[in-house]
Amino acid sequence: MDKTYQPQAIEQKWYSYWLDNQLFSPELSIDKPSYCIMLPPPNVTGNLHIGHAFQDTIMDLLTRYHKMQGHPTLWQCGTDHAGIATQMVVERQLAAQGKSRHDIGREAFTDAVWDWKAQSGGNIRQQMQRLGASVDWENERFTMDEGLSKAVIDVFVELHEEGLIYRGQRLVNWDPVLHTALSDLEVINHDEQGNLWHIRYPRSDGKGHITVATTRPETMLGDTAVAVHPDDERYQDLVGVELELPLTGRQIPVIADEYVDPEFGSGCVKITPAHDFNDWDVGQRNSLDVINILNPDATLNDSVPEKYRGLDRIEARRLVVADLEEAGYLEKTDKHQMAVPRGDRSGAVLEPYLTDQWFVRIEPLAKPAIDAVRNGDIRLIPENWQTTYFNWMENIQDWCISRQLWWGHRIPAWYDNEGNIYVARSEAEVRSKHNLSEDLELRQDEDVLDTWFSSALWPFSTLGWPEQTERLNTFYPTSVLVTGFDIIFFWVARMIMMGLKFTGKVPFRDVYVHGLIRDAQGNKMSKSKGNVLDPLDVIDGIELDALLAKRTTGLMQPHMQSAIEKATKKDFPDGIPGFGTDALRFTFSSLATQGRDMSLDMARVQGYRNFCNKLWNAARFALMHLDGEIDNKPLGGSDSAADQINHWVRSRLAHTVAEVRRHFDQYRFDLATQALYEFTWNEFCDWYLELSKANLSDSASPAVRAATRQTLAQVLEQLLLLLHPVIPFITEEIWQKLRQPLGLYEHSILQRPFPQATERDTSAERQIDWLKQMIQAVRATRTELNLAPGKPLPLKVWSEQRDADEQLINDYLPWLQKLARVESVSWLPKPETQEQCASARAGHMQLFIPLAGLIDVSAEIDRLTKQQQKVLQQQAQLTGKLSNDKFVNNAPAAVVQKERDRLEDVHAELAGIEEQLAQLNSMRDSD
RNA sequence: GGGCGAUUAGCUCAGUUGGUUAGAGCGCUGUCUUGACAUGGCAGAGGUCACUGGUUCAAAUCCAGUAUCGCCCACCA
Repeated sequence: MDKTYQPQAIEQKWYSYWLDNQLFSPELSIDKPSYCIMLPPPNVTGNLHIGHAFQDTIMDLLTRYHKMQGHPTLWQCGTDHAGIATQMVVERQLAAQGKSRHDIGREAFTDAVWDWKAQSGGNIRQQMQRLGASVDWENERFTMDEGLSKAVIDVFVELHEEGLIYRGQRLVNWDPVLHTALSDLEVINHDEQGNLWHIRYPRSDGKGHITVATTRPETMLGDTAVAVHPDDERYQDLVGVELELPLTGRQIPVIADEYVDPEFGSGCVKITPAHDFNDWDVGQRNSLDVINILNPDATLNDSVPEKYRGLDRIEARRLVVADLEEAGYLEKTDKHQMAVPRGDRSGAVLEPYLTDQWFVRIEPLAKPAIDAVRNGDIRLIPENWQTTYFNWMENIQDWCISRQLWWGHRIPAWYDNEGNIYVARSEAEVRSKHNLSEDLELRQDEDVLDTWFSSALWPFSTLGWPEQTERLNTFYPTSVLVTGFDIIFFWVARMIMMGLKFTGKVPFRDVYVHGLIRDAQGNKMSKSKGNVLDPLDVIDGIELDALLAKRTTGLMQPHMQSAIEKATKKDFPDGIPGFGTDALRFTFSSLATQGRDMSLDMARVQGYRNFCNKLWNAARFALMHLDGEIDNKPLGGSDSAADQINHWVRSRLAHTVAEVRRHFDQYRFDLATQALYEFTWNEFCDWYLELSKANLSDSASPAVRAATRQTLAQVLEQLLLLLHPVIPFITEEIWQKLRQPLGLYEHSILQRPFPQATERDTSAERQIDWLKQMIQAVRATRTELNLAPGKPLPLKVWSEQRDADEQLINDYLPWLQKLARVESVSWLPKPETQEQCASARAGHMQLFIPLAGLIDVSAEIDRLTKQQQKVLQQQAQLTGKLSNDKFVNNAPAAVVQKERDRLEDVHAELAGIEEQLAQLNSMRDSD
């Protein structure tokens, strides 16, 4: 083995090894509860970003953990056709050739998208493989696959038959750039600075005017009323009066409607039913005319006076305002901050727009979905997401599912020339179902379905539904969904609704909701900020120049370039070294706390790379001593000190196993990795390997050597198994080298059973704790007094529990000599102060280190005085507590006893310090 | 306007139903190249747990309020 851990040298080969041995294919035949995770399907043409890498790490960890427990385990992967996003990418490519999708037509365009998918669709797959993702590639799915498309059509038709899908003319959020409707969720509201224009509408009877205010004055061209509150005394006699709508010559009525807030503005509201959601409702209630003034690209149409026709609404706005002002209708203009709705993909300002669309009647589906979470069939982790979930589900609006795009599942609806609508699985089915003659002309709906419609079926459509396949029966309902909070409504809620509706079961038991990965300073990563980190760059490393180029090419705001370069040079003056997949995965796992965003700091990744190196070298040490086969028979227990050391490490391992399992089961990956880190480094490496060196040497007895080699090999293997879900590559690499000494028959660590917690050995733990305390006390004193680390020290000891301590000292003397450089131990009959000694406390013992000629009396006095202050403080605290009757009477007996014991120790320690100080002081005075 | 979350060491974060002296990593200080590992060992320093009040024998932890920051939802034209 190399002296240092080199991730590049080991990672790639094991992934192909796992694939070659089909270790990721689920074994359906095992008769045990199944475990299944659905990969949230990434955009087929996309790339893996750091958020995916995090998510994939968590899913892979869970998958390996459960696979090692012998359950039939499936991590189902696949990609999403991502309607709008993908269509935009291909349209941009066409635009670069000076063409639009309309130039080449629908069929050629979708062909072009399929081509693009074929070209780029493997990106994600390759990147996931670099991460070590143990997904079942043989059953990869795509939302536009034949099977999944069939599921989509079936669901659409069934929902339509039940009246849960309907077509209707409604106001929708219209994207004038993409020329499509969007669902409410795809609207991003941003506060932007705008104006509030106050406009006078004259009364037709010439008796003055009333004033309305608007942030979108061009919509006045579509006004069909002005509303006041029915109880507003100021306007009682105004209701029913006709107004003259400026610039148009139209007459519109004043109506009364509860919607108006009399407190706001003038208390009069212009009503434009075709271009405002609230006004639409008012219009419906009052049977108002609906005048649509916009074309699909948000230019004004022929319903407006000629001079405004064909203008974009923003230009029209300027002209309308100018005209109003010129004609004296504009009362005033105020600055006004308002929420502007924009499309989440195009960024275009959206317009409420009247169109025919398909909707899902959502309330009947939402009810069971709410119940499933309320009654615990589905757990949200962390739990507080429930509030958000309920809040949204209880106020849910019908879902607009039609999109005026070309890329997606085409809506299975056909129209005849009479305007009749037929819904069925195919045109043929339409004809037979409705007895339509062959020569009746039918044309299919041009629209496609919202991408999220097919995503909602993902948990069962990927498993073969509507067929009752073995995979479906084995793995549905799935076990856990790992997802970001940003798609709880887009995706999670809809999967629950659809899953319950079509399978009668929840789609998953647990939903693990994680936060966002941010940069080291806690900023959101984004291309425009130039702080994006590519997971592969963290794994493989990247030169500064390459990183700079990556971050500054194709910027939407080129002026940011120099700032981005500066920040990048500051954060990564030498680029990124390349820490390997395992280090990155360990980092992700350690960051996975409950439900908050995480900052990814390279220093942390480096720290875990160092951890891997530590493990690597521990293994190197172990393997040096593990030539040949290990005796795997259980060895008879022995109380010898050498054996206690072995018992101790097994006991600590048992504790770690229990912790890791508990934390994995509770999705506390941060705590699990912490427990692993601590055991590996602070117990196994720092203590066990050091303590066992003597037992492995030639001078140790054959029995001790055998027991120690066995323990070393077995504990290391168990540790590797525990670590494997987090850091699969290095653990496989090392494990393969342990196969022979341990005589294991499995081909891969992934086939080994995940460790089970065994019983602790409290007696061994107590003894080794004692030993550690003793060694640490000597070492600390040595450092504080500036004594050479290698200088052997004779030790004088007094103890309150001499019998026990003397026994232990005798037993562990060889280790005290080696690890604390204790030369010899002699016992003091009384706790008397020793001349020319430094003293220290360990357990019940008072240690004296003779320093003839070496002692710096003042330094030792300073040290002891400092120590004394600390202990005095503790004493005061404890005494106060224990003299408080309320504490003694009310606190549990165990707590009180604990405090009493501590006080006793403190007293003893204090006495020792005081005597020693007195001695030292007299020495100094006599100097 | 409603909801959620955060505030703990220089930095990034743990702290489970209240109960030893509030922990970790990184960084920092001192020291050591000892045959697993300098991507390391050993030993340290460093905290008014945002603030105010309350409950309790006991509060980082529970309750109320305040402040700052962040996110989500709904928005009055």
